[in-house]
Amino acid sequence: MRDSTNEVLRAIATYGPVSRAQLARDLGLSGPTLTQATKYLFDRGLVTEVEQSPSTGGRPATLLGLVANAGQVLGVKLAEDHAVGVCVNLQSEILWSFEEPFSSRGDDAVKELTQLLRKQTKLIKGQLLGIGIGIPGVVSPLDSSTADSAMLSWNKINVGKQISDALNTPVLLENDVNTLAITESLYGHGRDVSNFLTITLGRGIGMGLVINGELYAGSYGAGEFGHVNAISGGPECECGKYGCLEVIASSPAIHAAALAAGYISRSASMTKLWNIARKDKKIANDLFKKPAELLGIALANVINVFGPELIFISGEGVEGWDLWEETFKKSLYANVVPTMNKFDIEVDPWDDAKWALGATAIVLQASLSRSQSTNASSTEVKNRLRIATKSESRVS
Amino acid sequence: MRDSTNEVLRAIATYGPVSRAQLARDLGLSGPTLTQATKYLFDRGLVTEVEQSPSTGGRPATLLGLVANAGQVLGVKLAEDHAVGVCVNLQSEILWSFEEPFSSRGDDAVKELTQLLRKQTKLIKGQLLGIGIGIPGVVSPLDSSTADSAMLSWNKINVGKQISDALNTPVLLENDVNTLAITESLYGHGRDVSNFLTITLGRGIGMGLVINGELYAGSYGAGEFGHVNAISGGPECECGKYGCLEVIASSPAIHAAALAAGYISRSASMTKLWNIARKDKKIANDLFKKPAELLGIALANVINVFGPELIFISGEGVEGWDLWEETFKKSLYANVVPTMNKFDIEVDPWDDAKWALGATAIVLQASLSRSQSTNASSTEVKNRLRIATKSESRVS
DNA sequence: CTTACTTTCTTTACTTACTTAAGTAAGTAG
DNA sequence: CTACTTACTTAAGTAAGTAAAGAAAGTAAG
Repeated sequence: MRDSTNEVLRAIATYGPVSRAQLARDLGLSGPTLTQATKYLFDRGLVTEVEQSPSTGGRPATLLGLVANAGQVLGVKLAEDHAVGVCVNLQSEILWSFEEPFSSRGDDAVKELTQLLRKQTKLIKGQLLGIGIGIPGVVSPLDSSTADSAMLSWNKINVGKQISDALNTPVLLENDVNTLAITESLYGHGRDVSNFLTITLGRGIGMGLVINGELYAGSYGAGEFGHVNAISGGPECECGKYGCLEVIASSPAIHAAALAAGYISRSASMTKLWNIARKDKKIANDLFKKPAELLGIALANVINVFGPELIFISGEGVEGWDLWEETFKKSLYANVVPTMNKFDIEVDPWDDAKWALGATAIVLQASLSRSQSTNASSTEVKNRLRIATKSESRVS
Repeated sequence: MRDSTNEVLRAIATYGPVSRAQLARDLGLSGPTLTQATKYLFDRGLVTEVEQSPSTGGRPATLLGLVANAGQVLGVKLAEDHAVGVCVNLQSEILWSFEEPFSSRGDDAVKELTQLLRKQTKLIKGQLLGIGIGIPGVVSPLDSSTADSAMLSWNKINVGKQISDALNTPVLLENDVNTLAITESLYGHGRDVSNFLTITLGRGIGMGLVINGELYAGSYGAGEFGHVNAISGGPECECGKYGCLEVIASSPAIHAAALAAGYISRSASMTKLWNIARKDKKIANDLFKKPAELLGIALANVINVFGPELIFISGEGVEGWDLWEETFKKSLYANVVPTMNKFDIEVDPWDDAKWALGATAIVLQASLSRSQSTNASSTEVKNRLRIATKSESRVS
């Protein structure tokens, strides 16, 4: 197979039905190369001729599209007490979704998770390309198999390899905010943007960076936006430092502030909190002005250094975004240097299943990525995609 | 020529005399490829066999080195009232240096600069690969020819093309802090590091980012570290915003604070200020504690997001670094998330000629870089290096 | 001082992944 | 019906790598 074949597959996957001629122009390849590459993909059953596009004065183009069911991917998003997951096809269409109780703090959490996943894999008809797991914590960049997560009470747990061995399937782990960034760069507006960043609001405050079209992982991790200093000498954070953004602007922090002020009871949900604040301007001001201001400053500082084209804002917390927006934007634009304020902002509504969808994107990314990873699991994903429907092609 | 030839040239240039076998191992290429690549470079007169290394049990290696004088590069660093420059050979050895008065505010500043450079180019024997100009301001990422600089009172001045046309030589412009980052990544400790950042202290506070071994330019610029918000509601900055780091921690800001406190007279130099502060602990505390603290926090925040391996600190202001260090480090490490505090810090002493040397590095970088630039001038630099001694090689 | 071994570099013959050139296929425009 | 576009295919060539084999130049052991 040629180098370009993967690029072609990637382009077809992300840009929907396209003609060979269009791909040749976009990817800077010659016609014959595309004939070859698509023939390969066609033979493997990964690609079909979808339709004819109307002529523009010459021979009409034959549009190529992905064979949606040539492979399936499972994606799971882990939380403290449950796991949400989806099964998608190559076009990232959700075939089904599931939610199961899962106790991350138990001694045999990994076993429990393995059982849970085994049940799902049995439902899959056809080729399972791999399982992606989104984790609210840090995944070791060395083996992308072990994870640390305060939220799950995990300390160097080797989830990836254990599950992979038990189920005989590639398993890819990634920080859940990063999975979101990958989703945007594959299927969202981040497709045509080389440098952008994603922030998530919720229990924590996270950031995923995409640089030159690829997820940036840093040398010792990256995107610890929640632990950027927001008020010097501020209150202590879970991480051991003081005055972190998360201590002021995360959902729990705002909840605690509302409780202290007597606006809500201890058991009140964030949704309830938002609704109370929406009805009373003073309460809204009291609870959201400072966080929004500090978030704006902190993000502006990252923009000043990083110069992105696009900012995605997401996470469970964006459901209450209307309470942030005005103050946030004022504070943001007041603190970005004038030459750099050309970026766009996009606020994504968010639900649990979408987090899981993000987890599938890691696997799809691995199979479509141009860079050959050092990681064994992601190489295996690639191989599975290539030989996915080999048996069928033997006929031709 | 093969793709690898440039990589080989780059490796020889940065890692000094090396054997073919060593290069093959380091670059992941086969022996034959190296024989081919070096033959090409040898024929063009760019590379020579420097010496034999002692045997390690087998055939001793023939070490290859750059032919230092196969090309020369001029580098200039512009300031408000003068220009400092050097001429270097391919090994970045300074052949001579110069300093000339130059008024950046004049109407025909570009003409004056052209004249000044013409004089220098006439002194060059052999092939001039190009001229690098380091500018205290923003260089347009689109054409890398026009520059904005508050310090030089330049507003969209098309310096690059004008000088290039007049002298018939490639001219490359770059922000002066970025030139420093390139120097470190080519010849400094940044050679073996993929992600690092450079900050400079002085009239302004700048930052250059190297990501995956290449200078990161952002989509709309990058590294505006001096205009990161350091105190919300702080004093107004030249840039129009309030509370920028530069307003508190730049040399002029500290000078102004010292003047206001009556420690120095208006005409006192920074060197004098440092000396006064070194003698009196209270004065030192008064002038440097807050800036050092805020610099530490601001840098920590960048580190939290970016996760670099290495930090370079440089600029005119580092001569007084002893007054910053203690408070700075305390503040820095208190605000970096624990998982990321593995980075090294390196403080570089600095002089005017070194800025100019940085400017030559842009040109050398362009000729050695793996990525083919969209920029006409840097492509021209590459071509010049390749045909530099073609006439000589015609003999063989 | 021969023989065996190691390491470096070169040569030859191949493979891979593209290209250009020339043609075929299938439409529109006059 | 003919000329012109645009899309795709086939065939042949080229560039840049590899692997295998061997020559060159040393060390080490008998």
